[in-house]
Parts: sequence; structure tokens; C-alpha cells
Amino acid sequence: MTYQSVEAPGKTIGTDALRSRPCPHNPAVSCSNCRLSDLCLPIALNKSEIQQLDNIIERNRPLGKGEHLYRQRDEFRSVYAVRSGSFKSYTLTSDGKSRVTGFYMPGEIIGMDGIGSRSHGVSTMALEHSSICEIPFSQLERLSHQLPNLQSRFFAIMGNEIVKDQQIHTLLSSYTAEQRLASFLLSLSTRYARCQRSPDRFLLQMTRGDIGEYLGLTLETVSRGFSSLQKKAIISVKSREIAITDMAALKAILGE
Amino acid sequence: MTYQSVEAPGKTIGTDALRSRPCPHNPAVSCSNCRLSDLCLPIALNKSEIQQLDNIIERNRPLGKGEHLYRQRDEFRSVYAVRSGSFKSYTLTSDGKSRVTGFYMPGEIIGMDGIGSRSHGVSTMALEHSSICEIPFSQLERLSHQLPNLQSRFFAIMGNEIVKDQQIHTLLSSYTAEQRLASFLLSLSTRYARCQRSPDRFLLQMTRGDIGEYLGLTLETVSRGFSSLQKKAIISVKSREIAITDMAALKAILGE
DNA sequence: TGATAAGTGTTACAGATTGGCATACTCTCG
DNA sequence: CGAGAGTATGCCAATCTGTAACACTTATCA
Repeated sequence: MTYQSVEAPGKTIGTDALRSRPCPHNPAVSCSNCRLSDLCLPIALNKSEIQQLDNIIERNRPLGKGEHLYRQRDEFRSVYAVRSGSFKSYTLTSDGKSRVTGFYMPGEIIGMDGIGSRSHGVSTMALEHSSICEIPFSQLERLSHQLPNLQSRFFAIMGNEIVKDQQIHTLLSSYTAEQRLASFLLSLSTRYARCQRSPDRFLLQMTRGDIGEYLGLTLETVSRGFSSLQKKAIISVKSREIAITDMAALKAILGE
Repeated sequence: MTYQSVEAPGKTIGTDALRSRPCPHNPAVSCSNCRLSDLCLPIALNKSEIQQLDNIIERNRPLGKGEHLYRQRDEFRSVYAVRSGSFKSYTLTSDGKSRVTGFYMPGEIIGMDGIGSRSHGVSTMALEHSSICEIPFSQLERLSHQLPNLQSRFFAIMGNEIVKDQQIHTLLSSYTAEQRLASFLLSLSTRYARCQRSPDRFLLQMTRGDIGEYLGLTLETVSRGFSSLQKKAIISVKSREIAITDMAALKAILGE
């Protein structure tokens, strides 16, 4: 794996518009002026509550591609909100293979796998140059105890994570390779849209292998699947660059 | 499906010991004298806190086999703790097939799929004559706000659910049929042990079809898998009655 | 700068696992 | 006792995997 170095500037013509436009990696950014505040933790909090949340958040230095946010079995201390970039969480199976348990994009919360046992159940790695807001969990608990809205919000975030995991359970236990890929692309599409980026044209930050490990397929099957979808004129693939050219057809693969 | 009728007394010789020994379906039972209190919600609460929790819990009439606790898209109002019996949660896919997302045993919490969206993401049905403690969620939130230990405990329960779901994700995306079955039996075994029942001899309350829908296999493959494990003298199967005869070998299927 | 190495992605083909169907048997319930 | 659900098993087909060869991109170093 070459996850060690920092992302190089794209050379392919036309991909510039697809690259991340992060909140500047500026620790002075606060929740109240972050453009992700309407899809992140602060939803449903009022100004003064956001201020209090802001006070416990640590805005660390950004992570380079391939750097770990935490590793499996690390002591659990914080959850993290993605400010810019993207991450993958993965676990190692008993025979040494890695399996991806999730991809995370701006505004999404990472690290809830550690809350129950006080140690992390998976490892989490930056897929590109990325920045995060660290939220020390003991302080989040203390503050949640003072702010019912925050407690409620965090219960909801965890509940949504559970629902998301159950949907993947369904996907993995009954969908074909092509359906899994369609579902994966649609999920990325809606999540890109949610953080103000194009829903039908984006750059995959993960490898075919990562996608395969997430969807329960081999990287060859992922590659073949993309080729097949392209042959049907549903998407257009140029290495990591994806364009969804027929959204309705992509949804139809799942429907009916 | 014949989920409509109430469980009949077992006729097979020797299965009596395998049947549920529920907390009596007596609404007067309280958390403080429930023998599940050390694996259910009240862990880490002191006497007075348990009392307060007790006050918001509704102990409804028991459910018969095949009865629904709630259905997909029902308004979310409560979470539930299993007192006796067992449940399955399932969802219907777009093509009308059902997929099981989880099985629940005494001391486990059901219904967290509704917390995020305020409506249930799955349906939940009793697999046998079962009883539950209903915990109205708005009251649980209010009480959690007063009792930091309870808030903490519920965060932990939800965190554990997330970890469990991620482990199933890994199982579904990389295990063979035989490994899935081994993992499933081991999970049941430890959960039976946790509620004071035999870890190596138990009665399956779900059909082969249910197991298949949960593990991403067809019922035929589940049946073949049980036969194969029996042929290897790892388990003994007599319809719904399972005996694990070689626990080490069962674990070895997953390990290494 | 250019050459080399390492990593990533695509495609073909053979092989393995699982699914789907048919059938027979078992168990439970009315 | 009969009906219907649930279970077991054989057979064949479909899908996905795994190997391998090759192309392409990115990183490293002379």
C-alpha cells in the first residue's frame, strides 16, 4: 500500500473541480461559522449551546493520506467529526485480511465504535489530506448532561448509525455485485450532495480494493462491475473519476 | 409461515430443560428483583437510580409467537428490554423478500432503530411466547438527563450495538457459509450462557429460513451447513435442537 | 530528468461456492 | 388422520472468486 505520502496534486484535466474544498485547516474555525454545521453535531442546538460545544472541541493538525486517526484496540477517548477530506474504518480478520467497515465524509461522526467498550473496535485512516474536530467523549457526556438538546442529538446520531449498519447488513446479505455497487455509488452521491458537492460527478478517494472490502466483493469484481455499468451507459469511469450519466437507471438496479 | 399460533409444549423427550425459563410474566416484577438486572439497562446504576428507572418502565402483557412488537415505519415511542423469550427484527426489501437484521434474547435491548428518525426502520416479531419491558423513550431521555449514569449506560448500549453491527458486516463480507454458521452458533452460545442457560445445548427458536436471511444464505445452505457440521461431529442437530459437541473445533472454523 | 519500482486497475479464463429447483421426509396442529 | 410448514438432500446452473497477464499511474532515486 502507498498510503504513506501526502496526496499529490491532480494532473488529469478537469478534475480540479472534483477535489475537496475543505473548510480551511484553521483552528480558529468554530462550529458557528463552519459551513457543515447543519449536518454535523450542532443541528438542533441554539447559539449559546453551540458556543459551549465549541469550547470542548479540539481542532488538531490535519492528517496526511494514510495517517491513522486511531487504531483498533486503542483506548477510546474521543469521537471525531470530519471537517474535510475522507476516512475509512477497517478491521483485521483472524487470517490477517483487512475488511472496511465504513467510509466517512465531511460532517459525519467517527469513533462511536469505542463508546461501549472504551476501546476502539476498528482502525480509522485518512484517505486523503483531511482534517477533523476532536470531541473528547467524557466532556461530551458532561455537556450532554447539561444540554438536553445535545444529549438528544447524540442519541439520534448513534441511532442513525445503527440504521445505516442494518441497511448494509441487508445489502450484504441479499444484493448482487452490481446492486451493491449501485447502492454504494448512490450513497456517495447523496452524501456528496449533502456537503454541497456535485452528486453526479466525483472522485473516489478509495481504491477498488477498499470498495471490495466494504461491499464483500473482490477488487476484480468491483472493477468488472464498474466496467459493466459503463458499458450500459449508466456511469462513466476514468480511473478514480466517476460520472453518473443515468441516475434513474442506477436507481432502477436496486428497485423493483 | 406459521407464526400465528402460540408455542406448543415440546413433545420431544429431553427438550424440556432447553425451553425458556422466563421471569414470571408478572407486572409486579421490578428491575431490582429481576435476575437479568446485571446484563440489562440497570448495570452501573445504584439502588435509588434503579428505582427511578423502574418507575418509567411499562410491563405489558406478554406476546404470543408471531406477534409484532412494532412494525417498520411505525412511529417510534419506546425501546424495549427482553424479559423472556426471543425476537427477530426484519425488513422487507424492494422486491418483497424479508431480511432478518437481528435476533434478541433476554436482557437485550430492542428498538434503537427508531431513535434517529423517530420511526422504526425494521419490524420486530416474537419468535416464541415472550415478555418485554417497555421503556418510553422520551421519559428515558428525561431521566438520562437527571442521571448521568443512565445516560452513560445508554450511550454504551448503543455503542455496543454499533460494534455488533460492524462485526456482522465483517462476517457477511468475508466469511464462508460454514464460518457464518459457526459464528452464529457461538454467538447464541455465549448469549445463552449470559442468561444462565446451557451454552452447549439449546433450542433454536428461529427457522432455517430466518437464519439464512440473517446470515445472507439460503435456507438450503443453512440446512446443508448444519448437516456438514454434524457429519464432522462438531455439533449434533435434531431439528431445532442443537448440541455443540466440540466447542474447540467450532471456534477453530473461525480462527487461524 | 529519465529510469525503475511499486502500486493500482482491467480483463480473460478456469474453478469453487452458493443458489435455485425438485423431491421426499418430518413435525405440528386442527 | 390430513394439511401445511419446516427441514434435508441431490442435481445443475449462475455467480463470484482467484490466478495470471498486462496496462497504466505514481513514487523513488540515480
